[in-house]
Amino acid sequence: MLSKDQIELAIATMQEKYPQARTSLVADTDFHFLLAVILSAQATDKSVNLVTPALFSRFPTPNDLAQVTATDVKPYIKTIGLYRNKARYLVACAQKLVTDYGGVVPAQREELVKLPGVGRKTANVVLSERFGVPAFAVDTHVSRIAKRLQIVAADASVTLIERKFMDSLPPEKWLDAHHALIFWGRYWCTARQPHCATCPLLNICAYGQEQAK
DNA sequence: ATCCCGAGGG
DNA sequence: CCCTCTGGAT
Repeated sequence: MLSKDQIELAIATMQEKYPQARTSLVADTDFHFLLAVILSAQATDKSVNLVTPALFSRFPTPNDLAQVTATDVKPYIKTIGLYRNKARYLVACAQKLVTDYGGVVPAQREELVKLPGVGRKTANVVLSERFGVPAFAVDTHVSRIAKRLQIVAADASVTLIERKFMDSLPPEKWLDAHHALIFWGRYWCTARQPHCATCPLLNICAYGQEQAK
């Protein structure tokens, strides 16, 4: 297991390589950002950004989206994986925003996760990106890296990974660290064929040392 | 634990 | 061809 100092150092190394790391999702309002994050589940942000301009233009507000059915939304997101489920989530989410929240995206996790299609990861992204609320979103990249670096055990839960990073870093660094991990996972410590041979973290990474054999 | 699910990369 | 992508609901 890595020590707290080693975790901090690992994050700093990632930030050094990807200083520009930040969210790539394009959205002007809280509502549209929420939709984009829901759509980004098991999909690349690039594929999400490809469909959102037309989607957002057609449905500017929760009210606009609450009045249609999933069938009406499908054509807009057909090129994204899991589009049937996501079409349902988007409409149901907009309807709940209208009926329960006055059309305003709530800024509390316990409320966000009540929205259809919004789980802990999506809620944490919205909180940290849009509302400035300290939160640590754990996705497939963060999870993979945490396990490869043995920041947590291989069978660790998402919430344990989340707590481990939160305990290792001050709240004001959580969002930047999250972004650094995402970019690290996306471009360097990739799921397949990661760049272990030339990795600056090789000296503290059991996984990388195993790969080098 | 299982299903959903198109596009892009290797 | 196979794997992966800023997961969530059942």
